[in-house]
Amino acid sequence: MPTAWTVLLPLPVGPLDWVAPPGALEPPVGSVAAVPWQRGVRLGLITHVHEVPVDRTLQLNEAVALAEGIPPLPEPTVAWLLDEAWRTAAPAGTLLAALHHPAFGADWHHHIERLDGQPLSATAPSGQSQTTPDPDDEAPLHELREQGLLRETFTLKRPQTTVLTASTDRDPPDVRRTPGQYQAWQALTSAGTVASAAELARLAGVTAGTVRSLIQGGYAHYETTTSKSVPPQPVGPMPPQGQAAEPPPAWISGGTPEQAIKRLLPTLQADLADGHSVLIIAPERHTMDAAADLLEQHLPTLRQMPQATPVERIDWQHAVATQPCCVVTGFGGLIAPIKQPARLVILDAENETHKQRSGPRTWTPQAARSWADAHHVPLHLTDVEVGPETLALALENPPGTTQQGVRLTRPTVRWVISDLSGARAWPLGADLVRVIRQTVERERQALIIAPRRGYAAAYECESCRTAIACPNCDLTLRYHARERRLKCHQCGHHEAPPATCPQCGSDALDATRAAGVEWVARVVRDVAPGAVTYRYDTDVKDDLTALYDGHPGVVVGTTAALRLAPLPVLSLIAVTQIDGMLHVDDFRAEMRALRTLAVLETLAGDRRPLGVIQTFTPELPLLTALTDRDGDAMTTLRAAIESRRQRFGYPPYGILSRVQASAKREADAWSALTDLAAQLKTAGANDDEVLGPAPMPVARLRGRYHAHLLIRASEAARARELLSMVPATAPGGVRMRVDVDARDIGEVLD
DNA sequence: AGCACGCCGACT
DNA sequence: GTCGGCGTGCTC
Repeated sequence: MPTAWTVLLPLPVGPLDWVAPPGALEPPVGSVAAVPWQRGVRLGLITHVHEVPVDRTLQLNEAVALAEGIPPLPEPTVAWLLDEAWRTAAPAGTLLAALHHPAFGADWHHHIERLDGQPLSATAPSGQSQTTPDPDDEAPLHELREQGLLRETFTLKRPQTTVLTASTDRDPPDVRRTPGQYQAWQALTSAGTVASAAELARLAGVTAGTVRSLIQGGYAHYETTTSKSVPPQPVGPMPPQGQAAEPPPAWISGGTPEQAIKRLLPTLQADLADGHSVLIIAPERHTMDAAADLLEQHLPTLRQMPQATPVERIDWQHAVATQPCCVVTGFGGLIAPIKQPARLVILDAENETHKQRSGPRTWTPQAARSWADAHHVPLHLTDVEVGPETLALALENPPGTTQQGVRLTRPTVRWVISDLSGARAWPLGADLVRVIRQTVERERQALIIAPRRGYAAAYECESCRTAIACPNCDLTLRYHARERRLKCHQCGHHEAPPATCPQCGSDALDATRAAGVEWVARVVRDVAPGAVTYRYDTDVKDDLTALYDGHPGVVVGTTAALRLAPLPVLSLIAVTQIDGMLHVDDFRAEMRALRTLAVLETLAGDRRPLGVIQTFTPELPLLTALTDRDGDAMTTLRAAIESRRQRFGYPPYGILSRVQASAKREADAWSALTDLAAQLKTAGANDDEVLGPAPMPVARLRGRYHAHLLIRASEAARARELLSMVPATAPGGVRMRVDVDARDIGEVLD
């Protein structure tokens, strides 16, 4: 029977079949193949090689060729990819595209040859899209391909370098008549090659014109060479063999990523000594670098350079495919062709960057769980504050492969809760002002977290209280003082602050409430005139070198400042208003706030800073628990969070997925969800499983109305079953979006 | 994702 | 009367 290749393209489609090209060797699953697609050719991943009956081949096209020079993905990795796509109710190609395999981003030489000996219009170029772009050439090519008259190959296009070199078939230039040219020629002959004419002129100490004459005279010429494949070498010493390690912890809570890696180091050393590799995934670049910098001191390590070109990333793949090492990467590392993985480590597991914002919207720790299962290796999760879901993932390891987990101890912060209700000063209350002044007087550092960017959350009329709203979204425009602009933080709309109120015509407009970074920074300068203040948020990132050199100063920022490296003499950390973090209608709000505070604590390194939290609602359980240092209020709080999740079937006790509808007309979005809810219930879903439709926190965004439906399932298969009933679109131009691992209930998808 | 097909509004 | 908007459906 003929052979078929099942190929997955990096497009929102599932795996599809093509007949193997005649005479092709049987490729391993996980190879990259070129297949005809929409009158062109595209590259995809071979997920399956199987026999097909002859009558089936009549319906199928022939695959074009294997793409050469790409290390095939291990079979468990391909199995994981398909399984994970199934779990997220997304076409497998969507997940493949989100993982950014370098083969799909690289340029290829697409060589075409006619089998009947007739001439062909040379080599059809193949650009980034993998579809041959010239439409005049393409129609006949496509027909020839269908007739089986072509032999095609795909080889990687490597960057070419042009060098200047001496022509060996010539005598040297006349030293008497053209001494400059002779001098340049000598320099070139002894150097072998130089990068450019200008380089040679500099090297030989002659003018550019002299070198030009040398080239025109035929004494030197340019040579174009294709750069060779140079896989990077792992950095770091190889551990001695025979290292025995006790079972490592499945989760590590309470420290920085580096501290977690130090805890795992004996295990990793034993893994590599046994000839295995370890995959380590970090959510952000600086975490990746910090982890790799540490690992390199102890073990052979290869890190994925985020700015690497596709060809460099393919060379990197060759390196990780052939030698045992610690592989430090991002999300895309889940399809790195790793040699014999021993375990998978997710750093900073609770970091929100682990949630993919596009494509199948995977949550990396969850995807990592199924990756570890597919590869039969344990999964390790680390974070400064491991939460219930992360913990549950860690505890699913096969018995005996890991210990439960460890909590690292760190210097405790004495949090002071400062009640702002009834306070006269704002946005900084008397308590915070006092400690800021003390910090400045003692020449220490302070970090103050404001709840938002800009100067204020609203710019409003003082007589009729109307705030200027975004024309595209149901949001007030934020006032940015530095730029003197009103900005929408969702759609990017911005405008000049109006002189008069559009509602009542009054000219008394101002930013009077809901302070942001700029406002807080201004007040800090007012109350502590001697302080050197810095701003750190998405809009402005001041140079903090002086602070890292140990000089005093006050940093005012948003949560963007949580990404900073620890500050050397940080003695005050403060949150100007925590209420926004806690009053969010989200069952994860408390754990998220606890983590934010824990990250703040780590910014002081080994120091034990003073912590101040301002609030209008000091009676909130989380705040009272923070100050109850000797009692067990925090334990009680965590137990309450846990039991509430259990009672409502929220993660990790169930799966909470989100279906979002968006449309130009609000009623269309809602009726799509009402129809879906009815359809789900007809199909047997009960009231516990279908929650909603419900309004989104912000109904209108970028001119479209949004609403959502939550689907609560007890297990992955049930979630998948219900989500498979969600259509991609609904009447009225409604776009439907599914988020299986919804992490933020209020988040707007696309 | 791309591409074709198909159905309704403003124009050379 | 056509050009072109985008909503809908398909790709082995």
